[in-house]
Amino acid sequence: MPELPEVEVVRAGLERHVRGATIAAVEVLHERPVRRHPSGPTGFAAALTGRRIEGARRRGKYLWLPLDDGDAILAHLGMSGQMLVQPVAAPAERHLRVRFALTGVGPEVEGRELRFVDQRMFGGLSVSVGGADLPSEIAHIARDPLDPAFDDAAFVARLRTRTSGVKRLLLDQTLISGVGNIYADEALWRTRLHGERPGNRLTRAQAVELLGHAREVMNEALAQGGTSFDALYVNVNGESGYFDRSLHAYGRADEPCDRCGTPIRRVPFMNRSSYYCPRCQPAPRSARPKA
DNA sequence: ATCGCGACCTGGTTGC
DNA sequence: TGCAACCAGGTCGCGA
Repeated sequence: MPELPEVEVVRAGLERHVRGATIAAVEVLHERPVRRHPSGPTGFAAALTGRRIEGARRRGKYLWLPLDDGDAILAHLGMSGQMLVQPVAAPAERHLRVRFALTGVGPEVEGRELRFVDQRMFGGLSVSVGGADLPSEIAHIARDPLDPAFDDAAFVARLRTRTSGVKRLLLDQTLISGVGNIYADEALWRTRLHGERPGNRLTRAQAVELLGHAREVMNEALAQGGTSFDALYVNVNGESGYFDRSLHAYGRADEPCDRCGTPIRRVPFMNRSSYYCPRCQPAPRSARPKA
């Protein structure tokens, strides 16, 4: 599943391969991915045909392509979305949803098209009116920790006013964007914090350390993922290569903790799972079953 | 303002 | 063997 580092790799690939290209035609093969676009597939295609793509930007896991008229294509990859730059003649992918015919000069564009492929269709595309600089649809989303303008002190202060468990807060896009289930668990493991510890029970030092670890984990993943996808075939295939090697908690139920050897525990969390070391990351009193 | 939960999706895997 | 249940999980919208 694409997390922030993978989305950044996709953004960089799009910047390189479709910047400057003009959209000659749009074909929507499944209407669900454009469900957020008010005028549907027809309006989506009409709004984009003839527009030139000026670049590729990102906030958290959202991507957008600024256009020459001040609008933007806003995209989210969801859990299984891919943006592919493919030869026009390449056979359609099994889950091809939207196809953008491109025209332009240079080998990056010639004979190629942009494809949105998404198996589970949690992802989506829409046209953001006037959204070239920052789509209004995502203006409420906080900056992500890899953004140079991310305000560390403000994040720490807000985190420490909240009563929710700190894992839930890490996933709150209005506080910090780009952190998903995997990196939340990894950042908590590194900080030796249990995800159910309330935000307002963290010391300032703990909150600062947690943010630092979240940033660190994502930077490490970006460093590894960035080398393996440097191809014309802009790809995120669900496997960043980082997952298998460097995870200490996520997906490691019953395996020994890399620090203390205690089996990693898996518990249900918001219709998914949390993984943590019960010894390094003891549950707060409030989360322990009453005797 | 904040909190917490269910719905949305598909396909691979697990369990009976 | 067949089929149902489960699992992955980011975001949105809802009621409290």
